[in-house]
Amino acid sequence: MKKGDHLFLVDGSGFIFRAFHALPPLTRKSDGLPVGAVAGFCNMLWKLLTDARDTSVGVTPTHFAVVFDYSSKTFRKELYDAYKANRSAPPEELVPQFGLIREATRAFNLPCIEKEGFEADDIIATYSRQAEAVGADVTIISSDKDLMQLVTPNVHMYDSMKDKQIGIPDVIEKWGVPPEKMIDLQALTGDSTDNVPGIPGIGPKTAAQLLDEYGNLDALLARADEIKQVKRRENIVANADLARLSRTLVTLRTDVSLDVPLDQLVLENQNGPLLIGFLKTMEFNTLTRRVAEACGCDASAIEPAPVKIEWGPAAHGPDLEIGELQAEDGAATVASPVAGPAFASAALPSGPTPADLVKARADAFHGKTIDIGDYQTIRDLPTLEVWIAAARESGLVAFDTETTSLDPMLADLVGFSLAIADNTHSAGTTEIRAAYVPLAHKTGVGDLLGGGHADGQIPADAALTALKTLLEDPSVLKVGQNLKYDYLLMKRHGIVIESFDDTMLISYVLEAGRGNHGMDALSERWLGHTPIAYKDVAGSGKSSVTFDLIDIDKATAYAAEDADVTLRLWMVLKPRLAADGLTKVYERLERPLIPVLARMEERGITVDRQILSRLSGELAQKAAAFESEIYELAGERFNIGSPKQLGDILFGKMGLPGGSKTKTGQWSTSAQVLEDLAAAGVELPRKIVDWRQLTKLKSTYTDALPGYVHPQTKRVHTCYSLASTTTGRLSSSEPNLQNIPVRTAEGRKIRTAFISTPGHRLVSADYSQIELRVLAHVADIPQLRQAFADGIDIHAMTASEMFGVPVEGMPAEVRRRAKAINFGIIYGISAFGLANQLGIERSEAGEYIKKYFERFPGIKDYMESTKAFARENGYVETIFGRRAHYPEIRSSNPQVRAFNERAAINAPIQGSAADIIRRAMIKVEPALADAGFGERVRMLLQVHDELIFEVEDDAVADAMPVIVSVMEHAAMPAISMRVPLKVDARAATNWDEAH
DNA sequence: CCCCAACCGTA
DNA sequence: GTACGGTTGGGGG
Repeated sequence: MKKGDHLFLVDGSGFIFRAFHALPPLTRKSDGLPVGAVAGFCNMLWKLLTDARDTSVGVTPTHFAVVFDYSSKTFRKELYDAYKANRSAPPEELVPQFGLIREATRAFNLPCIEKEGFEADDIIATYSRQAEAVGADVTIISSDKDLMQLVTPNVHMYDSMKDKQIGIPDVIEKWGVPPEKMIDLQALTGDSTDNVPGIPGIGPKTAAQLLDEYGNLDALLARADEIKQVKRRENIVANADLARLSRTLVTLRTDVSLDVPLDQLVLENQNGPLLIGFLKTMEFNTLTRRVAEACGCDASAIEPAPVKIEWGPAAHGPDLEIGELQAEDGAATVASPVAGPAFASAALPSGPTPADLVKARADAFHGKTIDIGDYQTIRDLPTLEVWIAAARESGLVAFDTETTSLDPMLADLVGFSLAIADNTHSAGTTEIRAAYVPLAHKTGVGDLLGGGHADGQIPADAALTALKTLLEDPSVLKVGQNLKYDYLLMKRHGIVIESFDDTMLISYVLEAGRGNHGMDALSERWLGHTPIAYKDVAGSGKSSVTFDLIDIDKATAYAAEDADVTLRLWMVLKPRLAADGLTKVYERLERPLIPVLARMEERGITVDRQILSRLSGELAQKAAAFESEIYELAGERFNIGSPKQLGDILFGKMGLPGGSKTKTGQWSTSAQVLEDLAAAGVELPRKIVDWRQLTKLKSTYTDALPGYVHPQTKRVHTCYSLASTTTGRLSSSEPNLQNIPVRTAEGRKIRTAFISTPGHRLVSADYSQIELRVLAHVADIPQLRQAFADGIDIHAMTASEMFGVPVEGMPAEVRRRAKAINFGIIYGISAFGLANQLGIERSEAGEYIKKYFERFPGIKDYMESTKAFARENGYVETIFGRRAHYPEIRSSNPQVRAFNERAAINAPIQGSAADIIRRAMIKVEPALADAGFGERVRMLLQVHDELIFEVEDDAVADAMPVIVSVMEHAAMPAISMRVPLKVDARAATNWDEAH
């Protein structure tokens, strides 16, 4: 072990105790063996191992050990016979679990440590001090106050149940003394649970105050006669020896002779088959499934490991030395009460690799016929309950809703479908059955009395009550396709889906940039199957009907097939995450965002229709004025909004010099072309540009937005798409609230219509220059890093470096050019593009770029290495490992290739920034809840580098620092950025002023 | 009725 | 030079 390493020490006995008491008792299904504590222990360990690598603890362990008490016979008992004498014997049902928990530890491939005569705490203390001595960091997984004496700047404790780290300040806050005085404090207070006597009448508060005053226990005892309070003085004088004895008892030994040296505690990789074998034996189906998914194993191909259970009073069993477990020859036999060959031996069972599972699943599902005639229609509650029970037993179910609208805020539930895998064959063959549950179908439309409730449907409230038990059961994985839709819809019915996967998001993580991730496309790609087209059941265009008017038999085929296909896609796609090393991206950047975005969409934002209506009127008047002037100048009336007609007027009739052609050969009438003509002194083009701006604002915003106000909530609910960009950004639609005008004064007026509810403010918090900061980080550019560290004007710095102009008194034009170059770099610069942007010659732009690369050679290196990586792999990666694919990067067409190269250069920058704000969004709600804000602060919108919240007036001042802090540290602890992130936040009653 | 091109709003 | 979505006009089926 060396400096920089990180040792995790789990207080195994503490874990057992907490697992046993925190959870309802659980017995093994097949033989009634109590395994509740084993289950709790395994779940806690699994959570710790997966979380520890990222957010919860904030550090990645290099070394790891689970430490147990050996028995109750310790040196302390020798010292003081009454030590822990009042401890009652462990509960009967816990006894057989002690051995199992040690087996569990080994199944997790973790060192399992104990030592005769010592408590776990002494071993932990010894390892801690040894690790500290070589400069390593230590995290002790426990919240036991007995261990707090070990806390130093390098040694932390971590309460995994409360997800809370305990450092020196936390000890002081809790006990009133720093960690090094904890021993004296415990000596004074004693400990009733361990029967440590202490001094009667002295509790933690008094003890802390005394230690503060006298410094330490010895000084206190020596000067006890100075204590003013009579009773207290007498107690202390009379019991000084007891206090000294107590001190010995609570002082942890740091000199335990360790059987397993520190260096052997290296954290090994998870051995999937080993762990799964054990978990299957324990019949922990949910955890088995999770582990199998995480490590890409096919659980059905792994046999339960033989584990001998010993009933009876033996709490510990024969001596077990960890050294034997780690014997290199793998031949060590361990006579543990529960040892089975698969666990006692260092020869680990071999199982299918993630790649094997990927292939097996692809073979099993691609091209397999899907019989849509086999689907069942569930028309009564008992049948539904049977299906739900089967789904819960299986632990895996695909779920899909059918509704009357694509907008989840307006949709009415019409029915839902379920698909279950009957995975009975250990060979891995899987039978899938699916069913549709109609709830609100109506009788035929042709019917004169049409529109009535159709017969043979379960009452919706009864069906939803049954469904709720399934969807909210965390031990059943719900699989959906575009699950955010169903999540939001079910949330509107009071059901909060717990434990879920989304095949659309899995596909997006695997192959962003390679086609879309809709179900039909995925089905074609992975299953070789064309699902029934929606328009084939609902019709299209004017003759289309809503789903409630579709015949139930036809609806069953369509809806059940969707669930069926979704489950098949999950089978095929999910193992690919592990095989491609993308599980973390999916689990940390994608899946958690589903509930976050669903809540944001459900909340919506208030838009003042009066303001918009007034603006519409103003825009109409101004546009009309321009129209008459335009007709006057053109000499005729025409459709100004038609680029074709406008081109004919300008370049045909008026004979103006055409600037450029579009790719279809038409004259371009772009704003750029019109501006150029205006600059040359022609009057008409300027008016066209102004007219276009006004009509754009009117048609896209002031006229359209009121139509999105929800009839019930009176708010506007945008829809965020998680899977529609190549880079990892979100997109927003219906309405798009990510392109509300801001650049012109006229446009900004539209933002004043986005308002907070009375008694609240809108708080806008936006990242400053996040993409340039990401660039400075990934390309590691010293000048950029320095400039950001110093908080100086980044564009002025660039200009100064390039042109040798001092920042003081720099002409605006010089800075403007540098700014354009900085943006150009992010976009994968070309001389052509930069020349266009700045209105300069290509050759001059080329000179700028050359100069820039001379000053910042690291940027050139970054661009070249990114292009090379993309050419080699067909994708690029963000700093968090998200992939963006560019399948055309090797195109023989130079234009196509160059375009893909620029996009590939841009993607890690734009995508890393997108990942950072995603992390902020996932973290900010829990952080605000922890800070006690609850629903007083509600996140409403995301605009790529900006988050908008609605905050109760009284909470604004206190909530803003929390928001800013979460955003600025959002990359941590996964990535420690080489540049600081900066967030600006403002509060106002409308979006314009808050921004 | 559907789709595409052109244009333009945002980061 | 990157990434999106919405509106309009206009052509083709």
